[in-house]
Amino acid sequence: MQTMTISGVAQAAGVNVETIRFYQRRGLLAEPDKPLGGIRRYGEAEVARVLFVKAAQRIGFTLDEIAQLLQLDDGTQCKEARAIAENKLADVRQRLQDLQRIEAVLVQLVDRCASRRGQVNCPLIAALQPPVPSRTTCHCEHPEGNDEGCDLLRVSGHLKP
Amino acid sequence: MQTMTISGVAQAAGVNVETIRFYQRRGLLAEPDKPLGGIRRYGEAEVARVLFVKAAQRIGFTLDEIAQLLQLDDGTQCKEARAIAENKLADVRQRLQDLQRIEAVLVQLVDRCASRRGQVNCPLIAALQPPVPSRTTCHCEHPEGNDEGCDLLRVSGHLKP
DNA sequence: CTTGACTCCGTACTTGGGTACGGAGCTTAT
DNA sequence: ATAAGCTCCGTACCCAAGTACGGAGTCAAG
Repeated sequence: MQTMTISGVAQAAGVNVETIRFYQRRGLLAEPDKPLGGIRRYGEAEVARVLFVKAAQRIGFTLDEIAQLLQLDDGTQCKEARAIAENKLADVRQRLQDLQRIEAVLVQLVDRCASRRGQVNCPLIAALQPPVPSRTTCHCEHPEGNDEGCDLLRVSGHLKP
Repeated sequence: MQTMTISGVAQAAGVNVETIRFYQRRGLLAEPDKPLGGIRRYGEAEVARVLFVKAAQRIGFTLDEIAQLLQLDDGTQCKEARAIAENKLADVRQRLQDLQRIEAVLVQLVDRCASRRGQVNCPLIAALQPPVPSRTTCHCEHPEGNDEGCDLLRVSGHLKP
């Protein structure tokens, strides 16, 4: 079961050997105990764990947060686990919302950019204007007259402290 | 129109003065030219721009990427702009997918964690097992018999080079 | 016309997330 | 039994994104 060496894990997970060791220091990955004075062996579980870390990272979790997530596994009580998970969930949903708004704006941008003619500016320009005091600044002209666009700037202000 | 000093902008945008100056150095924010030997003045546009940067950052864009986004505004040709936007859009959609998967898993986790009885493990444990060779490892037992869960690890492997 | 608060600007430090390096110890192939 | 090519471990270095610092200039109030 525990057949790989550290470089096997690294390769399988697409990361540097040093990264594995770094994660071990950070407590994200256990060091399998080594046959006294010998060389540690690893299994698929380690690979999966590294992949998990990288995936979570790409989404914007920090290593500390990921460590928390991973502790849901490592012996934390279920109640506690649930609390952490609920926090993360709120977090994730916040990010989702923001991302969706960005997505919408980008879609508009691409669309409009493709089909516009004789218009003053790219929609993003408008999106970058000041938060519209009496709408003098938004140059987005929606063909269908709808007016909910230009909200790239309206992503939630919830900055982490 | 350009009424604030730098600290006004900082305060309005909820960041440090130094951050403003840092952004100026990085080209994310123009320095308004100063009345020879005097003090620069700023308007709402700058505040908006900073807020935009912070928002984009929270979502996982780097400052370099944000600079690109902002160049959609600053005189880049529309074609080019569109290309950038399309890239970002793909990017954003990737992130969205991953996030949605995470969300689903967390929801399950919270749900299950609340309602389970006599079960072996928290669902996350299962999610952390090796990529399921002949499903010996997934202990998620879905009451309704559906079996799509446990995919926290299946977030797309697309690691940025 | 000086004092206090602020700006400007350069340089240095910090933190997070790694990478690289180097000496010593295994292991395996020859 | 020795050389190649690992591992192990510590320490040092790197980059991104700030934050802090300090001297000099500016400006408004008293």
